[in-house]
Amino acid sequence: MLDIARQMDILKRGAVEVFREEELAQRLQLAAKAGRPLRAKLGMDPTAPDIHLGHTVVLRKLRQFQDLGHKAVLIIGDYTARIGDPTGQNTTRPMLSPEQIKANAETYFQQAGKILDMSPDKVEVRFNSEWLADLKLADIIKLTASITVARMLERDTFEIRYKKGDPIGVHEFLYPLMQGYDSVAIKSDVELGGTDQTFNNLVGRDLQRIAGQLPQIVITMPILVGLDGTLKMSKSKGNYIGVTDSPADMFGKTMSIPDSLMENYFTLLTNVPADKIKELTDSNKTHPKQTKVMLGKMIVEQFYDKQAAEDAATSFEKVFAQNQLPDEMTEVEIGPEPISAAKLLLHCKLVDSGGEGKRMIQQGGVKINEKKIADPNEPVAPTNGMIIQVGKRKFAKLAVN
RNA sequence: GGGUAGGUGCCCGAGCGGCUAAAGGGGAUGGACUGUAAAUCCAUUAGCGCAAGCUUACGGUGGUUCGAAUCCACCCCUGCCCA
Repeated sequence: MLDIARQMDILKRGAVEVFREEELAQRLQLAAKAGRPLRAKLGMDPTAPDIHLGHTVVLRKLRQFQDLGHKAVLIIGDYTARIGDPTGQNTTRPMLSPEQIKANAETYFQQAGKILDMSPDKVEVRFNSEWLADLKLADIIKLTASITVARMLERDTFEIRYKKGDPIGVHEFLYPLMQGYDSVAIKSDVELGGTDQTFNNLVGRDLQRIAGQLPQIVITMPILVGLDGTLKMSKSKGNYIGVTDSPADMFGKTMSIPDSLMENYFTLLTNVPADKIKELTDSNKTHPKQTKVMLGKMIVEQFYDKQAAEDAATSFEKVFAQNQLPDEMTEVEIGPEPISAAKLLLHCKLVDSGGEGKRMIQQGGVKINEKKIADPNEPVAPTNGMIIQVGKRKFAKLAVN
């Protein structure tokens, strides 16, 4: 184990806040003396098993704990998922079936395994139904008594909704309490989370204190902004890069982020040192595109390998900068009978409806064998290897059967 | 429980008997320009049909009317005020 100061340096990097730093140092010391690893907790929602780069910010931090010899404790929030984190306008959700949760959790581990060390001595996985399902009303009363309404309403998501006149269900107040109780149940030393989890995580400290435990240290990480440049990266907003995206997609999506995001992405998603990042994001020193290419490659390499990253970059350059066709295209089987151009697009799943197909053609976004077509009703006789292109990024290659 | 304001397309939001597949904005998509960046400009933004046209759509169900998102009744949901 590294010395405390060195550990602190690593753990603090990229974090927005540490509640509280002195406590973290003390706790590290304590752990070192007792020869026991710290328990670093991270909760996950079992309803959305699609991990994207936004999640990896926190996961990377957790990985650092592991690398420093500590233990990651993953909480599968199968019980809390019934409520839905009141961050958005989510309301009560139906209980997931045990099979569903299991399947989702499995997917999660698989994906999180791209970042975390999943060896058994480095991770502990717990489902919070384990302790939450058995709570009695009396326990819940005690739990709810530990916090006031005014304090609850301090949480900005509640405050905003309350002021706006949006409905807030009382059960939503239980979410932070349940999450905090998780910390008590697993005796966590540290809890990680995005800044949007600050309130929830701090509640854990209160509950632990009440339970006579040493309160966990809370480390909050920045929320990764999505590809659009303003909103939080999320699946539902469609502005994300998924860890299971193909190298080509990962690279392409990275290239489309606004320049203003590059510093942020470098800091949160790579290990490039701060002064180097400064150099890269100074457009007088480095051309922004070049920097972005580098970022794209680094991201792809993390989830695949160097070769995949190079290939993605090369292919990207070819397709988008030089307007050539990509090397690989999805093949679509089709009969030999002539079919209207619009229907062909639909058949190839390049558009979602016939109407959209027509629109694309009328707007000049469709090419067949690199020739623009103008009439949606134009009959097209499919031939083997015929290439259909919609917009700049959607391709299909026909295979006549 | 009483009063009151509401529930409209992906989101916000106008409309308040026919001209309304429903203004405007946002978002999204296609095109021009570029570094698939930003900014800007143009276009598109329910489904089916080659088309005339048809089918869905303004919380729900019924009703009034030649005709309803718009009027009436009941119901469901939400905010606010009072108790």
